[in-house]
Amino acid sequence: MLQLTKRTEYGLIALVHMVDRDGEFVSAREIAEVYPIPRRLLAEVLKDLSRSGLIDSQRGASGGYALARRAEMITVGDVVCALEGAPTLASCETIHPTSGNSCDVQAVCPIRSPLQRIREGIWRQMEHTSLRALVDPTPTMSPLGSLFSPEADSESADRTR
Amino acid sequence: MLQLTKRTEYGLIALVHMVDRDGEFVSAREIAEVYPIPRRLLAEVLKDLSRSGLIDSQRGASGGYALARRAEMITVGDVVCALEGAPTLASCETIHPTSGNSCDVQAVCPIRSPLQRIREGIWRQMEHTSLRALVDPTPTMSPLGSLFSPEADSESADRTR
DNA sequence: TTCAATTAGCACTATTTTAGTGCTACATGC
DNA sequence: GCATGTAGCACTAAAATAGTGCTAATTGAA
Repeated sequence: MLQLTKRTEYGLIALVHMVDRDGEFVSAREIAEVYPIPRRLLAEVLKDLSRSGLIDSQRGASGGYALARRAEMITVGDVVCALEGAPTLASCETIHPTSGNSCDVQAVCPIRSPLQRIREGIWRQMEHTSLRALVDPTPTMSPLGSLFSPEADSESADRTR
Repeated sequence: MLQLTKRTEYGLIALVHMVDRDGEFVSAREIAEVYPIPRRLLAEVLKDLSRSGLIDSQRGASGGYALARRAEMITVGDVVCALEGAPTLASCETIHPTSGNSCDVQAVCPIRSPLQRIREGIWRQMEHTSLRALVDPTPTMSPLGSLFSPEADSESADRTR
């Protein structure tokens, strides 16, 4: 549905929390107590983030997780990559390393390159949004304003419910 | 997974096909014969596009579908809206008109506004990519180049498979 | 040295979303 | 009349996502 998964949301929330607790190791339990996130699931997410090298982990009592690098150096793109894989906009963009490209429509697919351009833009935005920006949402970043066209918005509202 | 649905892909492909057959009514069967798309499913998608006013339909023999307005006036954003609803990046952005906001984490959610900004950017791109751009992918639009960082790309490749 | 707190790993169930199909009714041109 | 279409509704199947259970290994501290 062109939406981040809960896992990614939980991951971002946890990371932002870690930014606040600068340097200290915080446990999954602590985070799950502050935010309404299932503890076990959060643990799973943090494990993945740790495996991806975004955070360091420490076992045992008073263990937990902490950012592996500065908040400026971790982007939303990194987190999405770690938790859901590199974003592909359409299936014809998915590359299967072993068997070539998977696009059924490949030979005749007329929509590839412009869609790739959109995806690249999405990706660029996520790469340019750091944890720091999530913590300090300065309006200087990019004053976009609302971009939903009234027509499209009301139209889609019916289908979303 | 931050990806367009098949329905949307099929819809875009069909619409691009209609652009080529400028003005004429083309049947779902014809499109499903050119591209490897299940005919019945495509029919369902075209029906939705018709209901959203993006295309006109004509019943009966030699009936079919045609663009309701010029290719420049239909955007990828329109199509996504019609087929999957307005894109929300995280669940805390989903607005429930009757019961207020649905975000479980609402009161404490620390990642809302920057994520909204990303979504707005995504949205803007989709609104700025018209069917015409899909048909004639002019490189003048935005020469972005590859934005995947090598690290993130290889990292995520494992999880994707 | 025991114990409580914590991450690591694996496997599993449940839920939701997406993909795709079946059937019937209605419309239209030949 | 009939072949070729769309319209509508309901349904099944598959895949992705969300969430849980259990056990092992690690660590700090009582």
